[in-house]
Amino acid sequence: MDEREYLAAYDPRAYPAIAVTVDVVALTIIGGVLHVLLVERGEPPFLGRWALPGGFIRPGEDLDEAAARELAEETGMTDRVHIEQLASYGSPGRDPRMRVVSISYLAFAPDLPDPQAGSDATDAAWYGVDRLPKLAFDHERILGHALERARAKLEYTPLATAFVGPMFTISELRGVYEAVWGAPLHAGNFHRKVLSVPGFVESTGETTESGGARGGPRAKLYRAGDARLLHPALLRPEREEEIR
Amino acid sequence: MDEREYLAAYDPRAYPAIAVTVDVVALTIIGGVLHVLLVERGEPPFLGRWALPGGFIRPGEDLDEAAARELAEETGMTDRVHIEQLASYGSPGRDPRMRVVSISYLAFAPDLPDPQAGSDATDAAWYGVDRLPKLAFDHERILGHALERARAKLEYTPLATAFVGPMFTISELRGVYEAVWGAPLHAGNFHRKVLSVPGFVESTGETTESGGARGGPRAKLYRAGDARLLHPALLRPEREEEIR
DNA sequence: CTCTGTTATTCTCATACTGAGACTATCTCA
DNA sequence: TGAGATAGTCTCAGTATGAGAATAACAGAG
Repeated sequence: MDEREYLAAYDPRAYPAIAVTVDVVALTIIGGVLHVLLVERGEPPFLGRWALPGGFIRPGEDLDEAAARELAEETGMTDRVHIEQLASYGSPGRDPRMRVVSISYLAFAPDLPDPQAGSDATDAAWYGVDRLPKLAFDHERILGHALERARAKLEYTPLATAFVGPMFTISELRGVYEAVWGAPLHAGNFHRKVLSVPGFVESTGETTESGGARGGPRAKLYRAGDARLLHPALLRPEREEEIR
Repeated sequence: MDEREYLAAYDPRAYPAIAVTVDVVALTIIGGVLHVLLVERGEPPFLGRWALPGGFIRPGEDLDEAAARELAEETGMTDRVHIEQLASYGSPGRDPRMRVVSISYLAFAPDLPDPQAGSDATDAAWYGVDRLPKLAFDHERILGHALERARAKLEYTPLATAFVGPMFTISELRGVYEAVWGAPLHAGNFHRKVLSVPGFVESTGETTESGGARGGPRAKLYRAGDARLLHPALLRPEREEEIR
């Protein structure tokens, strides 16, 4: 065993090949509902099954670059996309072909360009997170982790502004929180909170052209502020069940 | 390019081999100061330089298992060690030998078994986080991320209890926070807070055998409670600089 | 044994933050 | 023109936090 360790340290190529992939959990909001980008696999394994977009990293390519490339291949989006690393998954057997270590990424997009199927997918679509098909590999687990991370990040970072355009109303911002957290928020308290957190949003002095679709006065327009962290944080409503 | 993608999807072995390693940031508290476990490299590259303990994953071994194994090889610790995945690093060139993707892990240990040098290290030691030597690879960056994660985790999880024994006093717990955060805390307020957060600690009914080394009454002993999250969180003192 | 310095624990008090509810003005749509 | 919805403010009570202080128990020096 020591001999084996010794050899392995010098020449990891003595071990069976390992593939490294990135999988992207791309989130956007459509019609007030959180949606995730999925692709339909065009080849085995899991042919025809929906999966997170992703693929092998290329030589000379950083992990973040690979994730951005994979996302761009399916959506064409490169600008205005926030992307960050999530976690890695490497259980033996998670891919039946060979040992695959996958690094998951979380991406947030403000608008919703119609997705395009990439080279190894037959279709691509946005799915509401409450109406998901069965996913390939361990992608359901990855997606679950990604959603929890996204929900937590909204609490203490201004990430929600990445889901809306460069100018937005407080209500639009509240819509983001409600979509990601899946629960309605108190409009008045949310308004007070957003304006009281230093650097979260800053006023543009402008207002919307007209009132909301279903009535109401014109709303003031804001842009993202310069805060990197929200302090004090904007916490989710009580979630007793997750504490114990 | 499309042809290349196609081939790559079918046979990633067509690409140059990639090695996958785990690197462990093991933290403990010695004399009230946060320490990290480092090993002195016994082989190139970076021969003689200090580095985070780590190594290549083995066939059939899950990532978490690999991290636990690497930690155990250097410390002999297996019980009472909290270990969790942190982030992955895969920049081309971060290891001069070949393409290496490294998955970092964070580990917390309550006591401090004297470290043992593993097979590919000539020495191993606990270093105070304020007195670090120059590290190999991009391990300084990894360590920086790990420390920030550890500091953040203390805020909203009962992780601090992983640094102390099965029974502990509130002051010992405060010592953990002060060591990790690197700042003194208000004893009275800390005490009130710890007892008011549901499920953080629970009373054992016992007290210490004697007072503290420098005087003071016997302290009540507590054990970790059943909370997985601290609510409301125990926040760090203001850190204005990190917000913007 | 007594005195001094430390520490554990509890309190007070002022301030900040939060949830719930209400009120007013403005706008869309029927 | 009226009904319904929304933006933006306010009030009020309850909770949480920071700072400081008070009390009591204990170790160690003399």
